[in-house]
Amino acid sequence: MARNREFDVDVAVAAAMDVFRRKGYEGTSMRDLAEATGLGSGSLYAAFGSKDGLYLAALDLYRQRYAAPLTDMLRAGNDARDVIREVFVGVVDDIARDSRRQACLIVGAAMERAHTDLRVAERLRSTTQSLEVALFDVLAEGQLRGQIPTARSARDLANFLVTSLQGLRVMGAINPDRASLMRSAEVALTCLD
Amino acid sequence: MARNREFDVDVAVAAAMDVFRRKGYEGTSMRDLAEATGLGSGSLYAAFGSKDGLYLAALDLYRQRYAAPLTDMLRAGNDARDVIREVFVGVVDDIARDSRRQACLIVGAAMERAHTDLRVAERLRSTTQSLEVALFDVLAEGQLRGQIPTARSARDLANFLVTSLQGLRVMGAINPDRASLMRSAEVALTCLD
DNA sequence: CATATTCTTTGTCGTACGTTCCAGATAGTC
DNA sequence: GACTATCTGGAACGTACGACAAAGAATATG
Repeated sequence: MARNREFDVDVAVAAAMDVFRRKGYEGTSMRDLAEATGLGSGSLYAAFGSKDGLYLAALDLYRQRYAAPLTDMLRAGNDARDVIREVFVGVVDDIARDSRRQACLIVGAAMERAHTDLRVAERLRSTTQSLEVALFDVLAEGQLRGQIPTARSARDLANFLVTSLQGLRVMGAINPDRASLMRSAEVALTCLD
Repeated sequence: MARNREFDVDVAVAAAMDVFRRKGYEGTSMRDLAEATGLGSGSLYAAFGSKDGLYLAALDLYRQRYAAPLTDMLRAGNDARDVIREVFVGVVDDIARDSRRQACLIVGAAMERAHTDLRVAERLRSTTQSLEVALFDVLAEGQLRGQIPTARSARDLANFLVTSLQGLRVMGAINPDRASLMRSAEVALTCLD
């Protein structure tokens, strides 16, 4: 015996996510979010509790939409070197496509929110950890198959590759030149040779 | 025939820099800056014009204090591989020491301000470029001397190393574990073998 | 020592912030 | 179809924002 929510929560979070990516947490006002979602502030607070809550929802959506697919790609791939290159090219393309206006919410959160909001820090660790584990699995199997050199442990390689991906996002924000990013990625990938 | 400024501008900028590193641009208020510097807001506006101006001054101080020494180290070094490792270890130590509270202003600016303030973007490009050029010079000479393999160009290697350093700063914000960062750095450095 | 000039401080400007509350609209239940 | 629980949009809350103006304090010059 009640009225149902009229708006689609996921659509609203997606709109909020775009704003947060563009303006950061502190740079985004609730009015920005109300305008972007087309909702009144009352509805936003009813659904998400606070600006923090909405940011967290946006971060979760970002992880689901942009981070999880990377680990999925890795798990679905066959050849280790091929699938890892695929991931790197995908990230570089993503950066070169929209970069500058739509930053990576993971890196943004790491810089702006990780040391303030414990739940944000937790999620960032979880996301990078998942990616690292997926890389580790691919690398370890590649090493077993003799496709990846065993001079360096799969753990260290996976850790390094995650770091490289984060570095690419930062460089993309400073100088979003696809060719330059791609060259950087290629050198990173030579650690698999 | 006039009164002299009582406070030391550099000291004030240094205090402001610390606040910006901790709270970011949007997260820092003029009141925060007044409190940190011990000055009235009037003095701050007289000396720096605006919050933007003070941020820019803080960024310049950061570049001078933390980025320039890296290029100086590179230029002063003898063996290419040694001095580059020295730079990486220095950065990792810096991250591990205070990280989480005092973020890298370069990466922070890249995420928060580069696409908003043109002068910030310019300075970030200039800084990364300087570091890259210094690395290039060291690498090119190392290649001439036969200390660095020539399979990949000095340009690509330098570009990659800068990207790796940025990646380390992001990873440090997410998980400031020195050992993990160091392992990542070690893998990055194997591109010089 | 007087004067002119600049610095510092303080208070205040209008605006925008995150959040809350309320009146009206809406839909599920009887 | 009336009732009622929930949602909606927007007005309004007190606070804090960036910026500025003006008055008092201080010093280099003559």
